[in-house]
Amino acid sequence: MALGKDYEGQDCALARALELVGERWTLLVIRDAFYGVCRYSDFVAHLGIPRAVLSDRLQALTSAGVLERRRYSESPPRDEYVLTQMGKELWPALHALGHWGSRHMSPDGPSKFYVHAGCGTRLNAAGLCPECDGGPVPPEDVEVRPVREGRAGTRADPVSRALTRPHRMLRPLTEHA
Amino acid sequence: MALGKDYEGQDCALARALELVGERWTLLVIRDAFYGVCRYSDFVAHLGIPRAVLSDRLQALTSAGVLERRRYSESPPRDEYVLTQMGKELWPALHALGHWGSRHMSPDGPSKFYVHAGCGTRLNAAGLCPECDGGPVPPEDVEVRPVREGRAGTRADPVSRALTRPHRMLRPLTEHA
DNA sequence: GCGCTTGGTTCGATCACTGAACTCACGGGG
DNA sequence: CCCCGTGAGTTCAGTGATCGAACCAAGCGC
Repeated sequence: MALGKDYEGQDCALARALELVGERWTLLVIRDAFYGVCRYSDFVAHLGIPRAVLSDRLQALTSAGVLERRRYSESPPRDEYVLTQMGKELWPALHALGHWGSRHMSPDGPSKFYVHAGCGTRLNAAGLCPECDGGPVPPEDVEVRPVREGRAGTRADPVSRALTRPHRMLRPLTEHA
Repeated sequence: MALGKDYEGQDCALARALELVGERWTLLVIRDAFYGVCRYSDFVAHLGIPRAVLSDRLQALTSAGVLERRRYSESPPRDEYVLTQMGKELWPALHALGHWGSRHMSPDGPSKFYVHAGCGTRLNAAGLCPECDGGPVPPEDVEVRPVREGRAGTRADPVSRALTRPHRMLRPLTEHA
């Protein structure tokens, strides 16, 4: 989103946040990271994002401290991108936006929903578990479930296929070969 | 953000939401609408947004049902833009993103904060009032307060000046002449 | 050596954003 | 009536971001 000048003069925390995560694709990259996507090729295949843009976003998010680049294989040298604590704290914002989108922008209803892994209860609008004391549910304890399990959509990439069954968030979706 | 194709193939509520509110400036326009900005010239002065972009965003948000265009004067013909119910439901997402920005992207701390107008308690991270039964606080019941009351920043437009004192959200900030 | 996979970079074409100027419809003062 | 000011836009040339496809390189497996 940064187009030359970035919202300069806006003395506002929202503007600061948008300078980093408000660019095209950035929030979808972060959402995929919550789903457990951590490899370059999986981002490309699942998002259909241009590779140059993905490189740019991963770099920006890494140097801002939202993602961390971690080497998981020396030979061949392979890195993965995982959310930092700062990145994980974006979960409430992501969930709120997604909830709004499913209420107002999804004519066929959502394709996935979120449950508290501890008790199996669906999260409410605020991202809280209505069963367990109503406290906030950290993303580690959230499970993503497809509305129609096993029914693949039109997409056939590894990430989309893995998401046709329930998956604990932040756990890697694809095994490192 | 819509650049030709809009995240096509992403069977995801978040992608749907971002196709509308993910474009540059859009969320800041909506934030200003929560603050009570409703006139074209006030948006321009407060955001520093190019007029062509503002026209485009107001049109898109209006036809999507997030804003409503309402005539408040017949002669001269003057319209104002106000949030619809659908628009007001973006408040949790906006608050969550702003909260994240103030925690991680604002070295000097936030310049404004939000309190529950009913009891004067500062809202917590989830946008709930910790005093009043912990339930969600609708934006109508939220007051924006500057951290240092009366201290204007570097900006001198009517909206910035009005926001140097506490203001109930969604109430018009400037009087129609 | 040869192909395959992963993780990128490069590049021309296209699209979006910017800033400044211009338009248009009123309303008021002289 | 003429001129100026205001609010709400539109137009337009210049610049920056994004797109998609091609290209590159390192390290296997055979």
